[in-house]
Amino acid sequence: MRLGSKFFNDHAVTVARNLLGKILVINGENAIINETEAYRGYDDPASHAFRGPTPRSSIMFGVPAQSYVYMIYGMYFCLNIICEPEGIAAAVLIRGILAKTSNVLNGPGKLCRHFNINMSYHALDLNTSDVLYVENAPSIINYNSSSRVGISTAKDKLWRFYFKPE
DNA sequence: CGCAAGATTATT
DNA sequence: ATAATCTTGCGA
Repeated sequence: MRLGSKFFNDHAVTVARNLLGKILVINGENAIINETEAYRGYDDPASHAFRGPTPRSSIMFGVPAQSYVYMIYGMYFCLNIICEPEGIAAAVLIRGILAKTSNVLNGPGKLCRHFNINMSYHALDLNTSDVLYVENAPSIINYNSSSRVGISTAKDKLWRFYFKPE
């Protein structure tokens, strides 16, 4: 079963946790999501949407279950999924996956390089897109949380979630 | 309009 | 620890 607006119309932190173990499908290739981070709006200084809607961040205020792709450091793309109702800025960054065909892809830049994700994957509707969506799967109970990666503020927020290595 | 900083990664 | 590399968004 495909996960759509109902699944993503929830608190970003909740969605980030729930996404662990779910199946990310890109161009027919399946991968298990094993690392995510939540980003929100005015209460989250590390978020692109912290200072309100801008040309880049406005999609975070849009309807849930859309993809949000952006380029970072001039060389890497990051894949996010919009959460929470329209008007509330929130998204989940897909940081790591277990690709069945290849190996482990830990890190949003590596992930996007593997799937050849570019700006044409931006603002897709996961309810209806054929190239990018998420399939339901059993939720992961054994996870850890920690501070997010690559940010300089809001390090007190433990909004990064990943499989507990055991 | 110019400039510093950035949700990263590979290399030294 | 730092370069690679370019878009974004703030300040002027």
